[in-house]
Amino acid sequence: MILSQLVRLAAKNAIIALYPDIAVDDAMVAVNLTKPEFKGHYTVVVFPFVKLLRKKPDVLGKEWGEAILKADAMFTSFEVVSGFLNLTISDDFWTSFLTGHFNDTTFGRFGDTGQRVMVEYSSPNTNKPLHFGHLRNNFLGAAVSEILKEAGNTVIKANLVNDRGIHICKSMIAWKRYGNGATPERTGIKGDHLVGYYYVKFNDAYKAEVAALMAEGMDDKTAEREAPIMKEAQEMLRLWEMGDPEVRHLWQTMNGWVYQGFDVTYNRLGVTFDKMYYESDTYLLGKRIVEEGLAKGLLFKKENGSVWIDLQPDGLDEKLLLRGDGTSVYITQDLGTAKLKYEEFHLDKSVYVIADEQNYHISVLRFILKRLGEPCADGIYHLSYGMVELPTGRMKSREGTVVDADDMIDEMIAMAKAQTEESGKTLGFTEGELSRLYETIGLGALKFYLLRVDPKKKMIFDPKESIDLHGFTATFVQYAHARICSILRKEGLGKEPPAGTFAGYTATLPLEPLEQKMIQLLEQYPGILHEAADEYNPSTVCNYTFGLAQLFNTFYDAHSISKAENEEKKQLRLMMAVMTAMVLRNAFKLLGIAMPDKM
RNA sequence: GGUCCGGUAGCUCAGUUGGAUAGAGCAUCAGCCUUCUAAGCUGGGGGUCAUUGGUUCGAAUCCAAUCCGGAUCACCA
Repeated sequence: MILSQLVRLAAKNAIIALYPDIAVDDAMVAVNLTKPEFKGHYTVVVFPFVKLLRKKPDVLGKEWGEAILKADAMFTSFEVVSGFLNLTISDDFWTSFLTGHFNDTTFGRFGDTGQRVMVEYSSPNTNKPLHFGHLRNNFLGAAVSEILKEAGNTVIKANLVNDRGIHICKSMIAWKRYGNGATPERTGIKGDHLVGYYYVKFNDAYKAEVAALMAEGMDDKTAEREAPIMKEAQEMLRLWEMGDPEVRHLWQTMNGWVYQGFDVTYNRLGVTFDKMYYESDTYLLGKRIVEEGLAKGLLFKKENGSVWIDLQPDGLDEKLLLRGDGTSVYITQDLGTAKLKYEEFHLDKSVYVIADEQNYHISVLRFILKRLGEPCADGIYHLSYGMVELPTGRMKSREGTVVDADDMIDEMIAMAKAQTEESGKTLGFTEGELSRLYETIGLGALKFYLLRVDPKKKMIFDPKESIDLHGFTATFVQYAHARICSILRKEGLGKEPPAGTFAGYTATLPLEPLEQKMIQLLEQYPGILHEAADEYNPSTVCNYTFGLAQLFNTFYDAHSISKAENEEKKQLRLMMAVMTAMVLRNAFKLLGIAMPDKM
C-alpha cells in the first residue's frame, strides 16, 4: 500500500478508536502533504470533526495525534497548528522503503486488472502528411497506452486509417490533371508529402474555377457546386464505390505512397500499433447494424428513404444514419467499427483519442449504440484533447498553413545538435552516438512539449519561437539522468546494481532534510501513475518527472554523493541516485521518450 | 440561439475528494564552476485566480448569474 493510503488509514482507525460512536466516512478524513513551511510530512485536517464532536480544533488534534502515534511506530511526532494535525514519519520508514525498492524495476507497476482496453489513436487521412496537431494525438495515444499497460491492463493499440472518401479523390484528381506521372521515386519527394501537395493543388484549382464561374455571373453556391474539378472528384468517388478497376488502382497506388511516407514518420516517432483498421474495409459494416435497428423499430425512415434516430430523449437532435440513396455517412461506419473492435478483442474499454471538435460526434455515437442495445456502448471513452493552434488560429491543410510534422522533427534534432555543440559536450562520443543523442534530445523535447499540458486544454504553438531545451523540458530530466549515470559509472556501478550491492548498509544516522524529501518523492511515483491512468493524462507523469529531476538537482548541488561525509551516507545516496534514475527512466519510457546515459 | 469546453504572474502552464501565506518554467535582475556533467543551483521583483453574488470553520477548486475566447449543432469527414 502506498504511504498516503497508510496515513489515511491510520488516521481513520485512530479517530474511530477514540470515538467509536460517531460515523466516520472516508471523505471526512482529509490527508494532504504537509506544506514545506511546517514541520511534518503528512497533514490530517481536524476541522471536519470539530463540529461533530464539539471540541476545540487544537484539543481534538492533540488527542488524535497521540492516538495515531500510539498505534503505529511509523509516526515519530506530531504538531497541531491551527486545526491541522501534522504528522512526522520516522527515518526508519524512509530508509526501509529505499532499501526495499531502490532496485525494484517493477516499482510502480500494478497487478493485472484483467481489463482489456483498446486505444485508438493517430487515425490519419491518406490525403496529406502529418502535421503538428497529429503529433499531439500520436504522442498522447502512445503514452496513454503505455500508462494503461503499466496500470495492469491489456492494451491493444489501434489505428483506424481514413483511406477513402471525397478528400482522397481530390488528391487523385489533382494528380491526374497536374501530376505528369509524378511518383515519389521520380521526384524524390516523400510519398505523403507528394500526395498532400496535390490535395492543396486541388483546392487552388477549385478556388480558381469557382472564381471564374462567378465572374461569368454565377452565384457562389452554384459555382461551388458546378466547378468541373469538384464534379470530377465526386464522379471519381462514385466510381470508387462501384469498384471501378482503374480508379481503385490509382487509389491503391497513391495510398501506397502515403503509407510509405507514414511508415518513415511513425518510425522516427517510435509510434507503433498492434492493429490496423482501414475504413475501406469497415465502412459498410455499420449498415447492417442500422438495418437491424430499423427492423426492431428503434430507428425510423423518412419519405426519401433516409434512416434516422431520434436522440431528443437524450437531449440531442435527430441524427441521420443512412442517406436517402442508401449510402453510409461518417457515423455509420463508426457504429460498425465500434462493434467490430468489441467483438474481435472482447474489450472492456475502448478509448478514442480524438480532438475535442468531435465531442458531439462521439457522444452521439455512444447514445446510438446504447439505444441499439449494443454492449460495446458502455466501454467507450473519448480521450478528448484540445487542438494545437498557431498564433493566427487553426492550421488548415487545405490552405497549406500547417506546421509539418517531419519538418518539426528535423528542426528539433538540428536544435539539439546545435546546443550540444555549442556547450562543447561532444567529446568522447562517436559519430553514431552523437546522432543518436541528438535524436534522443530533439524528439524527447518535442514529445514532452506536447505531453506536458493537460490533454483537454488547447495549445498555441508559435513556430517563430523554438521549443526550449531548458527548464520544464525533457532535456532537463534527461540531464539529471545522465548526471546520475555519470556518478554510477565513476563508482564502478551499472544503472541497475544487483540486489546485494548495498547489503552492508545499516541506517544509524538521521536523514538530512533533502535526503528525506528525495525518498518521499520517490515513494509517490506509484500514486502518480495511478492518477495518470485514472485520468488518461500523461501530463501528470511529465510534471512528476520534472519535479523529481528538479529535486535531484538541488540535492546534487547541496550534497556530494561519491564524496559523502561517511560510508553510510554514501551508500544511502547511491541507492537514492539509482532509484531516481530508474524511476525517471521508467516514467520516460511510458511517455515514449528515450533516456541518455551521457549528454 | 442550444449544448459543451476553457479563462491562474508579461508569456507557457501546475494546483489532488474544498484546506494553512496560490506554485513552476520562460523572460528579467543579482549571485554560484580549482569540488560527482553550469543543458545546473541559490535568491529578488512580478497575482483583484475573468467579474459579481451564494454555500461554510475554510473557495482558484462547489453552485448561480454575467463577461470574454473556442468547439459543435450537415444527406461533410
